[in-house]
Amino acid sequence: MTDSKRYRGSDKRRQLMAAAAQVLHRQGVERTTIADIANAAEVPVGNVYYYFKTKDALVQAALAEHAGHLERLTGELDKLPGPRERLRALVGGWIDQREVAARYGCPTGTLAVELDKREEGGMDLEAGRVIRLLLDWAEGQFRELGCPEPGDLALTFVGAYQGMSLLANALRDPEIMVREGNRLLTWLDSLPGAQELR
Amino acid sequence: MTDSKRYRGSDKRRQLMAAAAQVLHRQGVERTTIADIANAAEVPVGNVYYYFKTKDALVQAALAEHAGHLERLTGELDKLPGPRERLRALVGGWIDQREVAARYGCPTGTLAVELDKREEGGMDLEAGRVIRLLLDWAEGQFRELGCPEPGDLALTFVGAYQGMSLLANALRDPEIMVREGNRLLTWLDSLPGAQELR
Amino acid sequence: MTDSKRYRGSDKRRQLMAAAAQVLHRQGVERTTIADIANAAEVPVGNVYYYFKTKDALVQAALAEHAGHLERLTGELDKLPGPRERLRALVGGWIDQREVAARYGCPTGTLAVELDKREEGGMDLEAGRVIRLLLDWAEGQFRELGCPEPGDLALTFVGAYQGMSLLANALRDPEIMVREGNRLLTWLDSLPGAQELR
Amino acid sequence: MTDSKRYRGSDKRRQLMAAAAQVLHRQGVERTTIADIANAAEVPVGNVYYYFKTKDALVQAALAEHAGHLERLTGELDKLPGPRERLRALVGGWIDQREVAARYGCPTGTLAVELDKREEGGMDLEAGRVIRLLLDWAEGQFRELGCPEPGDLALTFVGAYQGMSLLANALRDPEIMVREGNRLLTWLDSLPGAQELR
DNA sequence: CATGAATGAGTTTTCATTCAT
DNA sequence: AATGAATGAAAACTCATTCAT
Repeated sequence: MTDSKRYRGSDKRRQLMAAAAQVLHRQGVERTTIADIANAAEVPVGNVYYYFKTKDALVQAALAEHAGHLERLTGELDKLPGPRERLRALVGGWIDQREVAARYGCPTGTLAVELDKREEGGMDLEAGRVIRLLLDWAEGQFRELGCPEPGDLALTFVGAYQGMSLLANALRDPEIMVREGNRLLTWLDSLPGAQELR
Repeated sequence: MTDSKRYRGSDKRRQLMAAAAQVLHRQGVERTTIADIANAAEVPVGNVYYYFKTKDALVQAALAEHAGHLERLTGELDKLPGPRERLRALVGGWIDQREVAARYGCPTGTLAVELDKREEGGMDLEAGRVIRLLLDWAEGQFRELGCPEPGDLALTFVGAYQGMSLLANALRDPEIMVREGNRLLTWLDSLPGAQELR
Repeated sequence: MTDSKRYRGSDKRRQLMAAAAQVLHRQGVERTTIADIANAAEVPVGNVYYYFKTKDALVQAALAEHAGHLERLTGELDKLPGPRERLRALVGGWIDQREVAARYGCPTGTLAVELDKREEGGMDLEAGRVIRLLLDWAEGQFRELGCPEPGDLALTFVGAYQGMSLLANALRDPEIMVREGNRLLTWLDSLPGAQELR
Repeated sequence: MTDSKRYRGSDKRRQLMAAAAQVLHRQGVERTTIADIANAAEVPVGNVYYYFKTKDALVQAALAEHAGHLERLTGELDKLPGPRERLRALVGGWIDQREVAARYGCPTGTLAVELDKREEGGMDLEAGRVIRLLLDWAEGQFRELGCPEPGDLALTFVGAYQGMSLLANALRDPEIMVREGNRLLTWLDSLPGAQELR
C-alpha cells in the first residue's frame, strides 16, 4: 500500500520527466507549455506543480533525464571490450538515430542553445554539464586508447557529433548523419594508439 | 522631403534588420520581443509593422542580414589567391570571434535550432539555406583545391564549425574555438589536393 | 490633435488611478484583481498594463491618488484663517465621512495595514509616507497654535482618527465617528495655545 | 492509544490554532496559505481539514485564540486592586509589546481590517466581537472608576490603542507606542473619578 | 508613412479544497 | 483519523498584432 503509493507517486514524476524530455526536445523550451507536458504525461496541469515547482524545474528534470539516458548508454558501452569498439558503437547509435536528429537535432545540444538564451534560473550551464559527461567519457576512451591529448580528441569527437546533428537538423537531411558518422568511424580506425589486436 | 523620407525610411528598415540580427542572436527568437528590436533600432514600436508585417518577417530579415554578412565575408575571402588560404582565413575569423561564439553561439546555427521548433510560417529551412551558402562556398574551395568529394569535406568543415561553436557556447569556453580552430588549420594544411606552392 | 491624444491618454491613466483608489479601498489589495480595476475604469484588462506595469504600480498609484486627495484637502483647509478652525474643519470632514469609514475604514490606514504584509516591492512604507503627510500638516497646525510638543499632539490627533476609523469599521458603527469626532473637537477647543480671539 | 491519539488530536488542534494566530498576524490572512499554517504547526497539510473545514474556520480559530489571550490577560489584570491600576498595567503591556506592534500591528486590529474586505463567510464582524471584549472590559474599569460615560471613555481608550498601533506599524516606529502609551498613562491618572487612595 | 495606444488570446503559477488509501 | 497526492478555478502578466489619428 505504502509501496504502491510510493510507486505511483514516483511513477507520475517519472512520467512527467519522460514527457518533459521528449516534448521539450521536439518543441523546444519556449514553444512548450506546461500544459503540453501535462498532456503528454496524461497528468492534469495543476498537478504538475506538485512535482515540479516551476517550468525551469521541469526543464532541469528533462536535462537530468537526458543525462540519465546518456549514463545508461555509456554504461552499456563500457561492457564492450575495447575503447575503440565503444566509440564505434556510440557513433553507430548516432547513425541509427539519424531520423530523430534530422527532425529535432541532438536533445542536449538544442537544449544547450535554448538555455543559453534563458537568463533566469541560472541554467545557462546545466546543459553544458550534460555535454561534459559525454566529453569526459569520450576522453576516457581516447586515453585508454593511448592517444595523446585525449581531451582534445574528445572535443573534436563530440564537436563533430554536435555539428553533424545541427546540420542534419537545419537541412532536414538524415543522410548527413550517415556520411559524417562513417567519416568518424574511419577516423576512429585511423587513430594510432591502437595496440589492441583487432 | 519625399526623398529624405524615403531615405530615412530605408534607413529605418536597415536599422531594424541590423537590430534584429543582433538582438535575435543575443536573446534568441522567443525571448526577443518586437519592442526589444524596435528599441535597439531606435524606432517606435508601432512603426515596425510598416517595414515588417510580422515577427517572422523580422526573423527572416535577420537571417538575410546574416546571409549578407556571409556573402560579404566570402566575397572578401575570394580576393585571396588560393582556396587553402581562403579557408584558413575563414577559420582565423572564427577564432577571432571566439568571445562572441562562447557567449552567444554561431548566429546562424543557433537561429537554425530555434527556427526548427517554430512550426508556423514554414521558416524551418530558412536558416538551413544560409548555412548552405557557406557549405556551397566551402565546397567550391575544396573543389578548387582538387579534393575528392568536396561536398563531404565541406560538410565536415562546416559541421566542425557548428560543433565547436555549440560546445564553446554550452561550456562558455572561448578557448574551445582556439583549440578546434587550430586543429582545423592543421587539417586544412594536411589536405592532399594542394598543388599550390606554399 | 496631439493635445486631445495626450488628454485622452492621461485621461485613461487618471481613470485607472481613480478606479484603483476606490476599488482597492473597498475590496482591499488582495481581494482586488486587475480585472476589477479595469472594469471599474471601463478599460480592457490587457490595456491596464500599458499604463501600469504591475499590480504594485497600480497600488502605488492609488496611494498617490489618496495623497493627492489629502493635499487638496489640506490646501483647502489652509485657506481658513486659524489653525484651530482648520483642525476642526478636518474633524468635521471625518465625521461627514462616517458612513464610508464605517463601511471601509480609512483608505490610507487600511492600505497601510495591507501593504505591511506585502513583502514584495518594498512598498511597506509607502502608505506610511502618506500618513506622514497628514502628521506633518497637523503638526504645523499645532505649532502655529502655539502648543508645546506639536509633533506629539499630531500623533495623538492622527492616531485618534486612525483608531476611531478602525473601530467604526470593525464594529460597523458610524456613530463612533460622531462620538469620537466630537470629543476631538472639544479637545481642540481645550488646547491652551489659543490666543486667537474666538 | 485512543487516548494518546485523542490527546495528540486536540494537541494538534491547539497547535494549529496557535500557529494560525501567529502566522496570520505576521503574514496577513490573504498572504497566508493553509500550508504555511500547517508547516508552522508541524502538521501535515492534508490533515488540517480534519480540524478546520475551511480556511475561514482557521481564521476564526485564530480570532478565538486572540480572544482567549485577551481574556487571560484581563483575567490577570482583574487581580489588581483597582481599575486605574488595571488600565495602567494594560497600557504597560502595550508599551512592552512595542516591537511587535511596530512590525505587525495589533493582531486583532489588523485582522479586523482584513476581514472587513472578505465578503465571504460573513466574518466581517468576528474581529469586531473580539475588540468589543476589550471595549467592554475597559468600560467596566471606567465605570468602576466612577467615570461618567464609561462607554465613551472605553472607545477613546481602545481607539487610542488601535490608532497608535496602526501608526507605529505604518511608520515602523516602536517609539510611537512609548510616546502615546505614556500619554495614556498620564490621561488615566488625570481621570477624576478616582477615590482610590494611591 | 508615423505612432502611441489598444486588445485579447495565451502562459505560468498559486492554492483552497477534495480524494484515495 | 491520517496523509500524500490530485485538481481546477482563478489571477498576474506578456506580447504580437491592430487601430485611430
